[in-house]
Parts: sequence; C-alpha cells; structure tokens
Amino acid sequence: MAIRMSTLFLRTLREDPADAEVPSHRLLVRAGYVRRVAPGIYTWLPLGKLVYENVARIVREEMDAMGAQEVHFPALLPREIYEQTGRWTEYGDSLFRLKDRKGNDYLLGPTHEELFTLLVKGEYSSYKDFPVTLYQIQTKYRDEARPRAGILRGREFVMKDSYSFDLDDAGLQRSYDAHRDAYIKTFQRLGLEHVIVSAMAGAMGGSASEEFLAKAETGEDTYVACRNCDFAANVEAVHTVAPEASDPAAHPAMQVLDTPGTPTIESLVDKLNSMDLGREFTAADTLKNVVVKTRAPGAKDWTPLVIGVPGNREVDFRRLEAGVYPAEVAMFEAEDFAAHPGLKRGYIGPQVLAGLGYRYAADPRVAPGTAWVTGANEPDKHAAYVVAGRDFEVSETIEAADVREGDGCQKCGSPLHMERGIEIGHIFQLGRKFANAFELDALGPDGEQIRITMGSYGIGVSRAVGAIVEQSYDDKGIIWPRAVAPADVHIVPVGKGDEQLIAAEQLATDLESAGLRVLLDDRQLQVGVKFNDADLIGVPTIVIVGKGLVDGNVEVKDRATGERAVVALTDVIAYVLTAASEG
RNA sequence: CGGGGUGUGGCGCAGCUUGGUAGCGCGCUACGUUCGGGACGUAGAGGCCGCAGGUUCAAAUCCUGUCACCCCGACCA
Repeated sequence: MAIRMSTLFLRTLREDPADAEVPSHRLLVRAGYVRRVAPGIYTWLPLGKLVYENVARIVREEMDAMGAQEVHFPALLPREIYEQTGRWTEYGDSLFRLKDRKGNDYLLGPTHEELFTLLVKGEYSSYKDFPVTLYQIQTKYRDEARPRAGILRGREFVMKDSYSFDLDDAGLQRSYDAHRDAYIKTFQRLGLEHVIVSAMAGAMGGSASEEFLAKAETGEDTYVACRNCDFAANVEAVHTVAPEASDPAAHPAMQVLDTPGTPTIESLVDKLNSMDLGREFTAADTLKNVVVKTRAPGAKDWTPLVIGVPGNREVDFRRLEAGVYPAEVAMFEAEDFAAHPGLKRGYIGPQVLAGLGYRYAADPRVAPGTAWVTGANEPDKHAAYVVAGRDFEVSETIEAADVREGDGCQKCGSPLHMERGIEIGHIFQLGRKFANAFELDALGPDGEQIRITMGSYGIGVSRAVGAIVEQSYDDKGIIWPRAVAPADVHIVPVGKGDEQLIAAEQLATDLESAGLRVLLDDRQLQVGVKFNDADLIGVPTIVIVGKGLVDGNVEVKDRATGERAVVALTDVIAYVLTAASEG
C-alpha cells in the first residue's frame, strides 16, 4: 500500500526549530522524521521509523552475511554484573542508574560486553564451539555530559554491537578482519562516505582499534588525512616523520649563554636574535622541555618524566597519554617542582638530566645529530649547540608534539590535512580483559582450559541516520540515498480537478506492483506546499502528475540532480525502475 | 564543571527598560475565491507568560529564590 500523505502522521515545519544547529537535526525535525522528547532523547515519527528500519536492515543483512548471529539483551541490567568488571564505578556519571522497589541497584546498559561474555560462558565450554560471533541491535543509554546535534549524540541511541569469541589471537584477527570488511560493505550500502582511522585502544584495554568516520564538517571528531595517499588517522595515532640521523660532531661545541628574563620561547627567540650570534633563530631551533609525571598501572607513586618537543610545538596531552600508555600521566605541579629542586622550571636542559637521574623522552624530531638551543638548567641561562647524541641522549621517543595542518604524511610525505568526521563505527580487539574478569574458558583437545579472546564492534545505527543527512542535503531539504529512503517514489498530483489524483492513484498502484515503495501526496493543498514538502522530505524520485496528463505525460524529477524529464504515462514504470536501479 | 544565552498557545517570536484588558507570523477549524513552487478574504478555536515566594490597588513586566532548556568549552566514544 502506498503511503498516503492525507492520512500520514506527519507535520512539516516551515521554520527551523530554535534548538537545531546542525543540518541533520534541523532537517530531520522540519521534515517530520523525529521529535525531541528531552535532551538527547528523540521520538521516531513514521517517516523516520522507515528510514531507521532501512538502516537497521542493511546492518543486519551484512552482519548475518558474515556469519554473526543476532540476539537481544535487555537494556535494564542488574548492578552485580557490572561490579565484576569494575564498570559500575568506572563508568561514572555517564551511567544511568536506578533502583527497583526493593532498593536494589540497576542500570540502563551503555554497552553490553559483560552480558555477552556471560552468555557465552553460560552456554559454551568446548573448543569445538568456537569461534562464535553474536550481535544485537539495541537501545543504549549514556547520560552524556552534553547531548547535542539531535540524533547525532543522544542519551538514548540505537547501536549494533557485536562481539567475537576466539580461541587464539589469529582467530581474533580473522574475526576483526571479517568485521572490517562487513563494515565497509555496510557503509557503502548506506551511501556514507567514510574514512577508516586507526585509533588508540585506550581505556578499553585492547590493542588494534579502528574507527569509521563519516566525513562531515559538523563532525565532533578531528582526524588527520593525506589527500595524496589513503592515509588517515586520529591525532593520537599520527607518527612524526623523523629527520635522518646526522653526525653529532659536525656542530660547534656547546655554548652557555646569558639570557636574563627569557622564561618563554618567544622571549628567548627575541633575545637570541638580538645577541649577534651570527645566525637567525626561530622557535623551531629551540628545544622545549616539559615535565610531567607518570605512574605505571597498579603502581602507587608517580615518577617525573621530561619530554622534549621543538619550541614551536605544544605538547598535545592526548598524544602524550597515548604515548605513555598503559601508564597514566599528569601535569607536574608547583609542589612537584618544589620536591625536585634539580629541575629549574623554565630553564631545563636535557644535557644535565641524565646526571640528575631523570628520564628524558623526546619527539622524533630530536634525532641524533640535531642541535638545539635549550635551557642550561639554571635561571636566566640557556645553552646553544646542544646536540642530541653528543651532549645528551634521548632515552625513548614519545610522540607528544601536536600535529598540525601541513605536517608530512608518514606514508608518502605529502602535507597532511585536518578533517572532521562523525564516528559511525568502531572495531577493536578487546583481548582477554572481559574473559579474564568472568573466567571465560573453553576446554581444549588436550584437556587444558583455553582463555577466550574477544573483539568488540559497534555501529551507531540511529547516529548513521543523522550522518547520512549530514552528507546529503541541499537548501531545499534532505536527499536520501535510495537504499535508506522512506520510499522510492514520491507522487505529487497537481491540478484542481480529480483527473490528476485518479491517475496518480493508479500510477501508485502500478509502481507498487512493480516492487517500488510509493509515497503519494493526495492532500488537497497548494502545489507550492506539496513541491516544497517533497523536496524537504527527500525521496529520491519525484513524479509530478499535472497538466501534461491530457497528453498522457507526467514529469519525473530527480531529487539529487534536480533534473526533470517528461515521460509518457505508459513508460513511467520502466523509467522509474531504471532510475531506481541506477540509484 | 566553566563561560554565554533563553523560558510567553503546536512551532517561530514580540511585549519586560517606563507595572494597568496577552500580541504577531506560521500551523489548526469553517465558508468562499485561488491552484505548477509555502495565494487571499471573512469568521473562529487555542495561553495558570517555567515554578515558588515577595513588593503593589494591580505583576509576563519589579525583587528574591528555584527549576529547566539551548549554545561554546571541558568530559566521554
């Protein structure tokens, strides 16, 4: 049955909703796909439900095709299960917690690793049962500090999450690769232009991890991409191209300079250039040494760590965190300096650190044979021609310097660009963290228990709906990719008599018989309203049954290109089928 | 958590400085005209002005408190 707009539960808005900033939010509300209930909580209206179901269907088909099996967990979960992995407390404020009538603690699931692990543990116990991959398409709850952008970042959202269970690392790698392929196919079918960036596994405790980002200016995630080759990565995962090592002996001897009143890089560079040293200095010639403190996992005490970066760069804390992982890192506070009088704040130089017993790590740019102006480790003095590999040693390389537009690509050397995207998928190898927590084992052929290794993989189903709109709209409204559109054809009868409406209804029936999904605007409204609504709603093919009908013609408009063609009524089905198969 | 802003019919907003019958546009109902890009006329329905106190003869408007929401940032993935 064609969807009749005269009875469809739909109200389009002429004006933008006041709270909508990003295009997908604005258009999905205006075109009557979603309505806000509370911050980050949305209702799907009939048209929105159709699109959402199309997205979910495609995700489901690709998961099934790769051999994953669908299950469905409750969203309401008891506290105990999350206590075992420590996540009842680890999740902090973003966990929705509630109590039942007896006062017992419950939560609304933000993700379901625990449940899947327990489910497999409860059912399977032999190596013969593995590998297995399970998934669900389910509503998740996260009490986000700041929900925003409509359905792009909600507190209630729908996610496809899947989990692979393997006997060994090679199996995990196969499961991971299978998901990666399935995700690429899924996002292609959804019409989402995306990049795959390598990400740091971070707190989830895994190793390999990649994010699928839909390209969008409004995206919350910044990533670095090369336009010459296919390199793309999160900022934390970008590697700096190190200069070639050169001969440390090629530089003049180290020279200590009086540089009063130069606690900042800028003041130091000005001072150097006024000292008549026979050359010009820039911030990039100086070596900035930042003190932080790190703590190994499980350790009680913090240890100082000095990080060297070129003076024209800032320390990017996220890159630093990734660089020292799994250790924690924190800023070195005034009281820490007080406890370490050997470190002269603002005038630290690596040439003395080894003697004082401090660890020194540096950016790859501080390669052997590079000469720097840096602190002399006493107030108001700096040292020039301080050469790596001669005057000091870099004990380890840590990528802490910020990444900038124009930095060299690690793969091909071309300038890198900063781009923005929306995270629509995330795959990573969890390893044995959850299997350890719940002692998930399989009995092997030799009678030994094998600890299972897991992967975890997510697709933001509701978010994908928003991401698709972010990539496909114009000033008139949404332009749906056909695969997810609420209908294939939007028929707009135009004319004051009944002839056009009768012909449109017949056409709707015929198109449906041909297997097409039809939205029929049988409302008694002005043409302008109907045309504008059709553009706003965004069905890919619009058929106008109007004044050409007397000659047996209708007009077929392509929503994406705006092209219109006059087509004989007898040829419409073939014409639209062709358009649909091409779209 | 920090900064900025807003709460007035379903939606978008004005009114508040200088207290005195609650207004406009869209949408909605009825009738008529109009009808290939949000047209018009006439007549209507719909609002404890976020909430609670206070000042006053009188509060959407002034004062105090409180709640909620939006945007930017921090946080999160």
